[in-house]
Amino acid sequence: MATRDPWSAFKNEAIALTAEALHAAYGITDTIDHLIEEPDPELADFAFPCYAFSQELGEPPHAIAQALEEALPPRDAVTITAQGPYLNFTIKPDKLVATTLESIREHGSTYGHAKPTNKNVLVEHTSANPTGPLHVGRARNPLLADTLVRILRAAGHHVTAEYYVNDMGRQAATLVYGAEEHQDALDEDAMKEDHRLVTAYQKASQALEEDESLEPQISERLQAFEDGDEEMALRFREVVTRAMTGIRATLERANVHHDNMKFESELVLNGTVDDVLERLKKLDACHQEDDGAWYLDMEALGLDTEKPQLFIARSDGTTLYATRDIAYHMDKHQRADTLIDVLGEDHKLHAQEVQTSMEALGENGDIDFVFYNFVSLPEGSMSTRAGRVVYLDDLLDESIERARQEVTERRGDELDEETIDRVARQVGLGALRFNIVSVQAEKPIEFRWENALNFEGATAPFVQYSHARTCGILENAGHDPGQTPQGDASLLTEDAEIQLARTLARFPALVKTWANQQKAHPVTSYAVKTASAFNDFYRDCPVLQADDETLKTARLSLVDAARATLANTLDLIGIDAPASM
RNA sequence: GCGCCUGUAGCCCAGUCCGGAUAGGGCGCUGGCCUCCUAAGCCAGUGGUCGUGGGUUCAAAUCCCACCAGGCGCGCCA
Repeated sequence: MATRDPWSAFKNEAIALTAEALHAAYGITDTIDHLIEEPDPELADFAFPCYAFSQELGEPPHAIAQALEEALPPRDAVTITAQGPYLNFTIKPDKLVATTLESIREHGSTYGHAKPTNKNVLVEHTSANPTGPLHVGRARNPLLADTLVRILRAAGHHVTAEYYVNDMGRQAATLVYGAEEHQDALDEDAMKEDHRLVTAYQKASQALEEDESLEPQISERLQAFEDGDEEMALRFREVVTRAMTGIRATLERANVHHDNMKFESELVLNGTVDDVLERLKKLDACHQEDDGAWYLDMEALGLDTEKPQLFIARSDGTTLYATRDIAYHMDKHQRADTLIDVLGEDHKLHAQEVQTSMEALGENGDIDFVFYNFVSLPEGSMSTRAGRVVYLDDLLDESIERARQEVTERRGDELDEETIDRVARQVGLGALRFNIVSVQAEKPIEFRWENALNFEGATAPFVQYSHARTCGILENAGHDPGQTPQGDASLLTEDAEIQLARTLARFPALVKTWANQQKAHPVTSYAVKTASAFNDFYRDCPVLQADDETLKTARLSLVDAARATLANTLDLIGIDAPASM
């Protein structure tokens, strides 16, 4: 049984050797795991900087490094050398290549995936109000989160991706009011329900803003719904479901999947929210206004805030987002070990309030948040009302269209219509997803078509193209992917071959790191590095025209390993790995 | 005003959590590479006061403080 994680196996060896040397040379038994670095591959694979013990031992770091080197007898798997103040470990190329190829050969499409952990993770993401189509400002949420979900699954966790459907707040009521009373404003030309409804929603919002006497249209609907009026519940459900059908279709196009749709109203109608509300009211920090509205004193609960009053019930008795969200998170805690919420940074305060309130109730307030900044347009932040908005549907259309032009230009005379269509979809969506996830969540993104739909340089098409090259070589050699004969790894001694194997070897360890950090963006950097390493190999090492058959077979093994790793990496980003493009 | 986030070459972005060996890519620009496994590729060159100023440290893009600039939040909205 080959290791699933070649890199960690070698790293553990470097850690053990360093500990052994410290003990042998100085009698030090400290844990030094966290001190082991992974420097520039030109220098070494692992390094132990000796500054840390310099003062304690009264010796200069380079002398310590020297002493540590001398304390260790030569090893089979790694070369150990003192270089200045560092004790460096370099995996012997033959071991590195052989171990890595064996691991990938054995695990194939699950290379990079860890053993199941039995940990249940619930990732709530997107959860956009069903008042209209997803726009690009918010599209960062599903794209980022779907990659995070894929990474967490690869790390062995059992993950549920959930969409929390706001079907009963003020905005939902406004949507229902719009759909029922402003039917003339429905966009009858629109192809999808979310696009049809949004115009009526906008009209309704505008009408409510201009005419205060319309307010009962909203409050009566909300009250009836919360009071358990079944006819009203059906009216809400019908409209919200229509909008959600459109939103879900968009997400599916973007290759984003939710395992569960949780309707907010469910927890209200089955009494859960009421129970929570009653418990909150019993808190010492809970007070009632003269008109009947209830609020929590957040300062009294220990939150240092400029907004001490967190309202949990309106004067008419209906509940608020915060109240329902507290109930929802309690519900989620019963269903999973770890909760992750992917939210826009505008929800930061709300998140704190929910956690503080849950803890005030003596409930588990552990929630991991991934906050992302917004995608804005050069002319400002997106606003549906101001018409300053790019819908995700339009962005998807445009990206596929531009990709189609690109494929046609490059290979129009070689490929048939069907293939061009396939590649356009793979490349268009790939470029888009890759571009959005490649940036750290907390950084703002200014949306520009030319960046989002770039097909050259550090982009998805670059990675996809490298993958297609691997497939092309295998096909020309007459092998199906994953079916190359085992080659003699010891023949792979060129720099480009070793560097490629080294890059492939890191993948499983990196997946674990990304999952632990709950970060999605580093996977794109890795994808580019891996593709580059393959391209260097492609440039320097002919495969089909290799000097002899045994070398050719060995190289084919490496090509197949690169193929599998590139495909698995792209899969984490939710991008297709085309066999040709 | 208070709180949180961001500030790395003309442009976009890694690296920052856990301080260490010359700050990495990409785009752009200049020049070169298709009788050779897909040129969405490759090679060479160009370009950086890591927002500013202090501090901690043997060592700071990374930690601390102040300031500047941009974003977000401070609803009986979600």
